[in-house]
Amino acid sequence: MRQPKKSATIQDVARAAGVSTATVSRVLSSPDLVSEATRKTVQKAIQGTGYRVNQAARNLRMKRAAAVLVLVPNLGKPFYSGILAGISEGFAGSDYAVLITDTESNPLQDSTLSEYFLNGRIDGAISLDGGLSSAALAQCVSHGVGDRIVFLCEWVEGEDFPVISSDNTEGARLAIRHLHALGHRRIAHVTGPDGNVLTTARREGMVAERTRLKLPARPEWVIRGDFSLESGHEAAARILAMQDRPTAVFCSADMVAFGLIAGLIAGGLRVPEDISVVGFDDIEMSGSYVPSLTTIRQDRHQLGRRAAEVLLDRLTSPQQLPQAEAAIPVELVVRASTGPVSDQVSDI
Amino acid sequence: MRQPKKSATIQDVARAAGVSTATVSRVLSSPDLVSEATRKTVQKAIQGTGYRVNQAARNLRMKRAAAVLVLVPNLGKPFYSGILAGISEGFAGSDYAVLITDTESNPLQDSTLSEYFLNGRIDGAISLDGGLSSAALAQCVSHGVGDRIVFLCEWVEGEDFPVISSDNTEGARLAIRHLHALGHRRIAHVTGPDGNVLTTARREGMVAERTRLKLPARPEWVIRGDFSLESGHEAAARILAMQDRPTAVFCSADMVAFGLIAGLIAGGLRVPEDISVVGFDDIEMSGSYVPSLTTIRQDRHQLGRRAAEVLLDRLTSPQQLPQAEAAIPVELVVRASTGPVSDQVSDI
DNA sequence: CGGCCTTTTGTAATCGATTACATCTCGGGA
DNA sequence: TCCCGAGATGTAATCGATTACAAAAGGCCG
Repeated sequence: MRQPKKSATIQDVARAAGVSTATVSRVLSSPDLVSEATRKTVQKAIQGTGYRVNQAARNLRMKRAAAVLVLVPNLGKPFYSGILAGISEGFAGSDYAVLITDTESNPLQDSTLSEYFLNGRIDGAISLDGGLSSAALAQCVSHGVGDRIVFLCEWVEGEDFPVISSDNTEGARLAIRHLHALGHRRIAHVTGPDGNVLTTARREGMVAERTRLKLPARPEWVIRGDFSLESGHEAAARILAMQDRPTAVFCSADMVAFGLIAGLIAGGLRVPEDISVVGFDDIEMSGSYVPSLTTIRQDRHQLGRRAAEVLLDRLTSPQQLPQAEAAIPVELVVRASTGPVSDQVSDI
Repeated sequence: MRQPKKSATIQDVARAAGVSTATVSRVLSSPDLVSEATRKTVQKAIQGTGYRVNQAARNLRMKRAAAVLVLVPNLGKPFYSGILAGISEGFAGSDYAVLITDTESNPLQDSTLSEYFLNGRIDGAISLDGGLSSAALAQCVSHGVGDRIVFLCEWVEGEDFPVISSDNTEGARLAIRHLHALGHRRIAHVTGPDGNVLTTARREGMVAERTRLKLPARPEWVIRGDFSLESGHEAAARILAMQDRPTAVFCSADMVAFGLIAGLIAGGLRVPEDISVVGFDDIEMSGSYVPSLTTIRQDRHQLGRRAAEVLLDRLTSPQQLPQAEAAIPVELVVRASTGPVSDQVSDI
């Protein structure tokens, strides 16, 4: 117990149990091939020697890495926490290790992702980053690992990898419908950054529902944001400066809503009395913000889990049918940042 | 290019270059042992065959994992993002892969950490979690991997692993000194959770400076928090209920400060006119919060980098002296949430 | 009782690198 | 001229598992 004895190998176990290494290996991976009696003996020997399987040896022989890589655009965004939790839960039963890399602080070169595959460091990847270059993806495909990549939340337009994502369009619709039900007709929208697939999806849902409900639209009510707190704050300044203010704002992310609310309050408006705000995501903070935020909940845990499952499927049964992935449902969470349109404002 | 050809091995390269595998291996790992001429030839052959070293084989032979594990208490806390970025930057030059696991969503069993080591999945670990069980650590030590664990930000009381952390005590002092300079004498403190090492360190600095400056102390001005937004919000309620309010509050974390400010504003107080608030951490959001937050900046990037370097050192030169780690300096960042004590309040 | 099938186990090749040791070459000093 | 050492390269063992194949043991049937 004192000195760190060299860790036991399968040979040691075999010797201790008086069987061959093959038998030990079988006890480990396909116990039903071994008779009850020997299995017991071997298991005892494993206990006795404190044997632990050496992953490197196993990986070499089995030509796998027993690891997957998760590409996260920015680990600091609280939005990703639940997702990552879901992912690791999804892989919990398996023997895959989960590598996480932040693509913002650690930008992937075009070849990096395929290097990971080629060096045998990973068997598959989940990308939360829709900004991967097509070149990088093409390289993976050409090396035959294209079917071990799945996208989560975001995706790359024009590529057809499996995508697990929320029903973004429906989420936007729910938000507008909720505001409409509260009597709002003049609704502004703080979007995501140009070119982002989520920006598009949410914008589409927003426009579709607005049209359906015959709500007025004005160019100035579309404010470009970038999912950040700052952009919400800037949006507040824009809105405060309008003579003809909207009575409600739909933000494409909760962080944006926080910045917006803080800015509006600093500008002398009350939320929701003077102006209602809806977010998107339902991150942890949203429930405890003041005022607590009405928002569209994405089931982040479920998203992560599902992505893990899909990748796991593809890793275990290679020639899978490209199953059509249904969008994960979203849900409207009504809290304190939205309220009925106030009389004086709606009468303007 | 069409069918994914089996990836080339070192054998293929050797054949293509007309040398032995030993020579190829040498070109890869110790190029100076090989003559200029052959080196060129081999490099050409590597290019030609598209050879990639197989990590599993290398790991098996070299008895290493080429990976480290980072234990994060809660990946969702924005505080950790910069730290993780620093860590991965610190490992960027090396060939170590960085595994990240969330100890909250994925609780480590007592044996899990040592399992990682014993299975040869990791060569070292960085723990941001001061809540690791002594049992888990003892197991690692008894298996001889105790010297490949470093703590970052938090640590476990009574264990002596290397610790990289900010100068928490000094940070607290700076905060109090700043408030004192603005004329505040009645200063409350929202602490972290009981038993947390950071709670203690910051509390100590706070008390030390308060004593030095001969500021009054009251039991009710110490409010127990837990580094969360909610706890800040609860603290606001407590403060609002006091007849004898402090004029400033020092929060042990920025998130707490956000919750506190929101609560105070909702309760009708103005920040900083009626009450000043100082945070701790300087997370991204702090600069853009409204009001922007005066806080103690921890150099998160530097913290991560340093931890990576220390671990890397220990991994490369096994018998290192246990170098005394200096605390990483902190810095007071003055923004809009603190201001001079107002006349009417200070005159009460 | 011999042949055949099933169940259980063992033998040894294999995965793809690294590296200790052996070998060879060549130049310089005695 | 011969020997020695330095430098360059090759040979083959090794890391620790998995698994194809072979072999042995036992059961069953005609």
